[in-house]
Amino acid sequence: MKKEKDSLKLENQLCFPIYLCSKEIIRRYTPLLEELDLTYTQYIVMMYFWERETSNVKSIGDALLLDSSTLTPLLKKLEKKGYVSRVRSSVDERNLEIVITDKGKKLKEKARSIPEKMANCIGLSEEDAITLYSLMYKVLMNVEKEV
Amino acid sequence: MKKEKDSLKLENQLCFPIYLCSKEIIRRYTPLLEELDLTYTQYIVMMYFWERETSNVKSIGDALLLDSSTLTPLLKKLEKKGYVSRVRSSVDERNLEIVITDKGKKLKEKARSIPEKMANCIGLSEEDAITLYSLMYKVLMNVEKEV
DNA sequence: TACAATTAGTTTGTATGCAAATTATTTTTG
DNA sequence: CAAAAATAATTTGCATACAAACTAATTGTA
Repeated sequence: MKKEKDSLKLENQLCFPIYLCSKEIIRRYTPLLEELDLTYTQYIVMMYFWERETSNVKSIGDALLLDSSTLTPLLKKLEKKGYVSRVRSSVDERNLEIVITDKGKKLKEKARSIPEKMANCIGLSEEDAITLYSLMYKVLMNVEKEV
Repeated sequence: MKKEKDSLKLENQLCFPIYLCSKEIIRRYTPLLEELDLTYTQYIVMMYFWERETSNVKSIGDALLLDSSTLTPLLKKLEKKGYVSRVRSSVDERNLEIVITDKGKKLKEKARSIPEKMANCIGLSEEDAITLYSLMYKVLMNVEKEV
């Protein structure tokens, strides 16, 4: 009478529901972000710039764990929308200086209502949310280790 | 002296670390899955088929929360690798019968070591893992609600 | 039973995502 | 100081993801 559980069963996976949550949450973000003419990834880049005026591709990638090859076209799109400007740095020509525009800064006001709406959508108690937050960063810390 | 925290700050986001975890975990899966000639999404589709012989595009999509337009090309790739077969159902010609092949079944043995390796990578205690698992499904339940 | 509505898959278009190769610039070093 | 190494960004190639439009088959119904 073996009761050994199958570690390859979908319902025994931990990563699978994390993957699902990420996807489904982003799916719920999408209609809210449409009003700002942003995708989810563009949104977190803008959040990054709502906290600092200027940056470059490398720094953004380090902060958001995005590859430069993802960021290059994304930043071009944000530039086309008028939310950031992209200028080659004169100090070090390898760097691209990305600067948030006034239009980009103003966008923050339009985003004000989003966090609460998403919190409702996710529907966790304050306590659960704190636990989850802490576990996520614990996992991140471990996963990023020993690469 | 306001101390109101900015709900649009990146560090106050709950979805952002979930998004990061999902991405980074999949990144750590990638080299392990390379030996099976699978991507992460292909891997969960194969896990699905390690639990049942036959299915169709719609059912897979419902179980894995994947759009049929994602699955169509993915299943063609799995067919090309010889892991599944795709045959139009004779009972209802709208359905595509996807059946796992012997080669696909055998693949499970090669996958045996993956869950433990990933568990080490994620590095949570048994207790934390259970908590996280439960929170993920709680979120999923809520996010899928009232769509 | 015609025909409208529904259902299952596919195709198309847009946007990530990342690895690997490439280009340009700067820094390090023999 | 010239060649090598390192760094930053871009380009290319491949694989998701999903919405919307489309095709084909089946079901519901007036």
